[in-house]
Amino acid sequence: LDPQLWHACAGAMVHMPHVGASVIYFPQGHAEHAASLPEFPPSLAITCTVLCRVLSVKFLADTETDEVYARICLQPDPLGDLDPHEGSPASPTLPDKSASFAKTLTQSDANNGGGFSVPRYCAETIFPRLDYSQDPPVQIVLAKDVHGIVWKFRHIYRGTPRRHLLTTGWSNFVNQKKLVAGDAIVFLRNAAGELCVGVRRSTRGTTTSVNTSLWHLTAAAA
Amino acid sequence: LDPQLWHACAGAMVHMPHVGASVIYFPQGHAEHAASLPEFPPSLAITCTVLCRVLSVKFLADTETDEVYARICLQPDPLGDLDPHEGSPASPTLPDKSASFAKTLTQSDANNGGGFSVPRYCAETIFPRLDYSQDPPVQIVLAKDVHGIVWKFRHIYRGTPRRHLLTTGWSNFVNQKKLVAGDAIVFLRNAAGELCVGVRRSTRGTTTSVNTSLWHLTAAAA
DNA sequence: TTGTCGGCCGATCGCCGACAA
DNA sequence: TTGTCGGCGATCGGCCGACAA
Repeated sequence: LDPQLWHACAGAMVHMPHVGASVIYFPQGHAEHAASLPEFPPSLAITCTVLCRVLSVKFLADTETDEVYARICLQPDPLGDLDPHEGSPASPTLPDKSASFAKTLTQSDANNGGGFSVPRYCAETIFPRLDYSQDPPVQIVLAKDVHGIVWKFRHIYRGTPRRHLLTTGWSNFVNQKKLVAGDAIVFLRNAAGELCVGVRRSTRGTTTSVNTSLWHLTAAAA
Repeated sequence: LDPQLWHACAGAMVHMPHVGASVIYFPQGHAEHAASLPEFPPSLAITCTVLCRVLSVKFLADTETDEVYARICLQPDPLGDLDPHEGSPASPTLPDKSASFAKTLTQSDANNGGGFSVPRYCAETIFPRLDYSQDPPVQIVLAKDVHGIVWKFRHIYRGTPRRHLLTTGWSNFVNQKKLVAGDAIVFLRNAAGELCVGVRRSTRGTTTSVNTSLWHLTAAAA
């Protein structure tokens, strides 16, 4: 899974620590987000904090819903120096060569049988360049989703006044991804120049189960 | 689940022993049908046979596929007298007051958009009596499936020459049950006079997993 | 008696510009 | 610039009798 696509789907508010960074683990915050209460070892008070080092970060996406999540492996490290420039959420992200655009689906976008109104900025900066000498200008755009599956859309510039639309292929995408008004769609042109597409569902999917392995933690506590 | 509907779905070749009957348990046959090899206790050679008494028989149907199966509880009983009239597969079934009819779906039956050709015998002996004074004779028939869900069909007697057909409602049933040509449908009028409907899938579903509990067996071996 | 086919009619899908926010 | 609407043509679902196996 392309980390840039992952970040675009997760949204600008989400920052991930780098491998090797020192971070603070909050059991209570963890428990509040977990679907089922993690079984903390007795030696670990839920209200305490644990200084840790990041062993690995894996960017993943749910097979069913396309929702993105990360698996972060932590190693308790009481001696770690908490460098605010390294591990804090305010750390600057890597310079991102990719361009992305997110739009919340309107009723008309999600309506079965309708098309998708492409904001001009998205069409002009993310999509492949359209041949405006045609009348009307039209092209097929291909976009890879988080699973690497390629989706095909008819992109047309028409109407009075002129606007960009996705028509053929859009309805199928909405149905397959089970999108509804309020969900967001993300278009991204990655460093390789490929067009990618992701989804960001509205709060409905707040059942984001936080699956948890406390192996390192318990090993350290033993 | 109505035992009569269960038997109609299972087919005439399937006979079940009654509670209290003496039966012979074949571990090898059991193992050959099981999805995962049962963990037999060491004291039980796979090639041996065990004389047992039937403690209980439960008639069940898969929630997803409607495929019927039974859970039979056996108690090892070395002293049991194997009465051939009681426990053998050749034992006469109880006098069955219900009338049932099974038909393998043709291509035309399963074709999306088509109806279902009802064999005359089924329409005249299983379905509610049709009012032939109408032109054409038509009625709504309701049929309960193995889960107790009621399905609604339009039953009409038309065409030249006249034949019985299910039209409206049939397509929905085929799609919901994911039926294809070669699968069979079972109509049954039970002792209470209710019309029931079941399915019997063709060999595709041979993955019928045999879930197994060896509790009684191991308890007896201990 | 009943399986398959083509005809046909109505419902839905989905592309379109008009308009207004 | 873009969200929503009504129009409308193409497609599809599904009911029908004809015909033959």
